[in-house]
Amino acid sequence: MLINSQGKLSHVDLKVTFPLTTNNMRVACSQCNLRELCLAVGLDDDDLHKLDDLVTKRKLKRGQQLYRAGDAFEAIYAIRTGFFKTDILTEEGLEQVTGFQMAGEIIGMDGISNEHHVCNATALEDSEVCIMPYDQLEDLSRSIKSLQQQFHKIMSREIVRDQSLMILLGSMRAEERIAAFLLNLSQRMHMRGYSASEFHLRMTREEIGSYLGLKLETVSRAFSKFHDEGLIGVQQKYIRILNADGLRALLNHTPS
Amino acid sequence: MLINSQGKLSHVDLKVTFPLTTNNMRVACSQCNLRELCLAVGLDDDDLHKLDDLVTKRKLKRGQQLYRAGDAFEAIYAIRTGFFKTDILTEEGLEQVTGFQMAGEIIGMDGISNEHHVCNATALEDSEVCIMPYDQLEDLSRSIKSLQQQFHKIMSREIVRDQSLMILLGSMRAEERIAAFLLNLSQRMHMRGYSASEFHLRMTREEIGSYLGLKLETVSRAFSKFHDEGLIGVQQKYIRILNADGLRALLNHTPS
DNA sequence: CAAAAACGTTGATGTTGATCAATTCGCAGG
DNA sequence: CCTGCGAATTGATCAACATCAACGTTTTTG
Repeated sequence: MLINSQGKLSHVDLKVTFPLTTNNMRVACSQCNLRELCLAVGLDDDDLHKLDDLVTKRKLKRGQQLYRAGDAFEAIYAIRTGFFKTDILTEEGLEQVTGFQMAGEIIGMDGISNEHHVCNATALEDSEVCIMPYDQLEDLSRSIKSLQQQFHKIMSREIVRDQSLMILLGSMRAEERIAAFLLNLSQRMHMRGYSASEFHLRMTREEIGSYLGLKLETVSRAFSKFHDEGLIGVQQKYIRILNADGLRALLNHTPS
Repeated sequence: MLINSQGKLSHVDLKVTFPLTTNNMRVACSQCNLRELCLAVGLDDDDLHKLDDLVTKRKLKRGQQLYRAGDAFEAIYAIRTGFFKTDILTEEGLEQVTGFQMAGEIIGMDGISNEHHVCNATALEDSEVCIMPYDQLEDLSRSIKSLQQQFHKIMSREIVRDQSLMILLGSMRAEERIAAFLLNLSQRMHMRGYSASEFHLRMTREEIGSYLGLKLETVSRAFSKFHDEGLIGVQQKYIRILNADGLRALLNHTPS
């Protein structure tokens, strides 16, 4: 029951140790310390247990896809551990990354409108997700007002997030985009109890570039420049933020 | 009751005549011939009347704002007639247009996540909207499953729309963006029973540029070029699509 | 462990679209 | 009707980023 039909539950050591009580295969929203980020915000114990009943989970190894563009839409997913990217294949066959998602974030809502997913979701490290079958979630959210409200907020947050990215893509220059990207990652790491000032990038320069509308060389050059200016430390995928205010200053500074 | 407190209901002749039974101030979803685009999709008569009960309407003259960034979020809006833009003021004080909306489209959902709007919505011509108070809509959608489903689909559609724009901004070149923009407008006009091949732009070159991440001069040059190539006719804001396939060819052609 | 593949950095050059600037067009108000 | 102002067009120049290319480093795989 707990194992999704697509899930090959190979037992892997998760590379990222996450402060989560992983009591062996069984996951309850009521026990999850991500619940303040997730759909469970504001539910009382009774309602939490109803939510528990419809959630199962699935592990993915690095590189595995959670869903693909064109797949029938069946569920939305809450990331428990790990790191994902979502991307779309454009007409011309180029992939464009539309987002990077981490623990506590919900993905898959793009599929609601057509009953099919429009993007791919790929694990960038060994990961684990909660599967929330959509029709059951809809039913439950008709009977639990605070679940309904939280679900709507999460969808709206996705709309607002996408709009921020539109602004970034439409009006920022390369270095501003990259500074914004690093600060955003830093802040999201911090919210999850990790260091805001040092972390490992899970994605390649090319994926960052695709996300930010830049070429990988431009990303690499910006990293090197920030490094030379003492704003960040860069060793491959290991990043240290040395001067967050300096990065922020790049954003406000309107040189055009 | 029908008149929103902010609405100064000056009686204006709507410039756009729309095939709608405007029986004087009172609007029923059950009578509206936009209902197939709107929230009312799939509701039976009984449910339609419940929706009618919570909807009021408001007229706006060209240039008036429906809501502003920072306003408390109270309702979402269905456009009955007219044309809107939504935009955000960036940190540096530049406006960036995030969308153009026409009859049958729903706006304001950005406000759900924080209980405040994050963008401005401005009428680009004399317009009329249906006001749907959000808390009442939430309540009603808990009791009407098909209303709930339709609402979720509309939010999801907004997410998908934003992602298409991200792809446009992240991976297309100037002329591709403008071709895509014209084809998109054309198709939406067509869906609403207008000509797909000729229409008036309601926005300036600068607003188009802002939306597409380009400068107004670039927009103007692309229009002129398309004109010279016989793809479109341009006389100020009056546009004719002369060779839609030619425009589409610009999109698939991957010169990079 | 060795070889290959993927990833990343850096330099030289080219193209796209931004910027600066001049002019025209169209419309609203005195 | 003229005036003034916002909008649009067009040209000349420039800067930012892409492209092409070479090389170094890390990771994967047989």
